[in-house]
Amino acid sequence: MAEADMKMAELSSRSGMAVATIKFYQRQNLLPPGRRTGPNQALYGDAHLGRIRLIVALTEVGGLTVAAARRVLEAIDSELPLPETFEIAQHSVSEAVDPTAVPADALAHVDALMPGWHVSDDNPGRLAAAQVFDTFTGIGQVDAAGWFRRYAEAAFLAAEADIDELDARIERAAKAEIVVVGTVLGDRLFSGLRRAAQEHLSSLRYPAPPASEL
Amino acid sequence: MAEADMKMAELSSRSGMAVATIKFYQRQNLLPPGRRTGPNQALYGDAHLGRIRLIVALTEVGGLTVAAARRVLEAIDSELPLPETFEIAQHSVSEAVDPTAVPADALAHVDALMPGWHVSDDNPGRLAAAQVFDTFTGIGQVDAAGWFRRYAEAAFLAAEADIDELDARIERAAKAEIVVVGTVLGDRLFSGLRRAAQEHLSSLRYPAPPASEL
DNA sequence: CATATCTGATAGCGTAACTATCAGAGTTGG
DNA sequence: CCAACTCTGATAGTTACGCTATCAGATATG
Repeated sequence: MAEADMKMAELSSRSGMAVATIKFYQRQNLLPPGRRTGPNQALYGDAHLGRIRLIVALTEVGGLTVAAARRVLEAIDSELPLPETFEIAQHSVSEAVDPTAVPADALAHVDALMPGWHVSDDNPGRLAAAQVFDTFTGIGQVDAAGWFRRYAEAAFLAAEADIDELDARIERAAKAEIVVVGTVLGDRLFSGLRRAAQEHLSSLRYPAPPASEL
Repeated sequence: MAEADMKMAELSSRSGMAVATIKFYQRQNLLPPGRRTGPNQALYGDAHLGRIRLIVALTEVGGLTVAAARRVLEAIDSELPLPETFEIAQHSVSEAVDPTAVPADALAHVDALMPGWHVSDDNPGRLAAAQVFDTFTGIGQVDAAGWFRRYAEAAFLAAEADIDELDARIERAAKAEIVVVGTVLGDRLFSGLRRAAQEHLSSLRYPAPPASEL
């Protein structure tokens, strides 16, 4: 396993990605070129293998587009301060919400859910939450203020966990990677766990052994 | 506003969607046809307008594909019991995880996060969470058990809020709609609020007035 | 009655993410 | 040494998706 040089065929079989796909990632600047040993020969190392796994995590598990993955990987590689890396990761996990398309009252309602929070006006999450609020009320689900508030509490807990995990890393590279991976995969982790909890709780309240109507 | 019959042009301008797009939704069976008044004339009502808004909520805000939106809308329209509607909504919010691609030990770790929860083996959320766990450890972030546990707690809180909101509705149609909308938009709401909380908490711990390195 | 608008049907477009093919150079087992 | 295999970058093609443009004919309107 350790420090194995390999050629493209082995990199492909070990990563599970097709040769053509790996070359595509190279063209897209997601993956650095191999170490050249001739005009048309190159060797790859464990770093390439790990990088491909990271790309797969971001794209297939995290649902990022290739373009978003490139931005995020560039942020990891860079020497940017962590807050900037955080911001890039945040902006990449879902396309930006047009700020002018979000009504002010929706923003006000969302801001009321975050008392004392220090959040900038153009935080993409704030805008996205306000968009959801607006959509929700526009569909006619008007009396869900409690639902929003409880989501804000859950989100605060998760964000605390994120930051604690960040504090546990020492090196910048490790911090940057956990920022990115945690931001991208955290959404999916939460949504999976929420669905499991939904099944658990709904089975408690709606036992339904035969075909019931509730 | 109330009970207005309208033709396609007005339906288009009031919903903000292009005529061709609305017709596309009709062809895709997301939207029922209008009330015919002649061989090539039809009228639409407020129900159509609301339906278009729901489609937009599911696709643009919730990120569902047209095919997934169709399944979800069919579930709302049907007289299926609520648990089935829940299941369809859950399966539609992100494509299924191949159960054979998730290692048993990742499933075991995830199950340990949900002690006493009554969750079926093929719950898509359980599989997705296990996939995230596997990806996370595969990338080398091995000591994040606390992070996962705290996410499970946050997810439980959110799911409780979901179920309470469900209980607050009386009619099946209202329950079905909140199940679907809550499942689809809940993910996005949480992720937005989490990003806002991340900014708040990271600004507390990493004040960084000049360009710092942490 | 001239112009505008409606209808369903069909075909086309733009983006994204691969995937297939190619020609030429390098590697390898007998 | 050589035939078979594999590597390289470059380019073109494919598939899926979500619209979008166009058309011909019927209907509505001032």
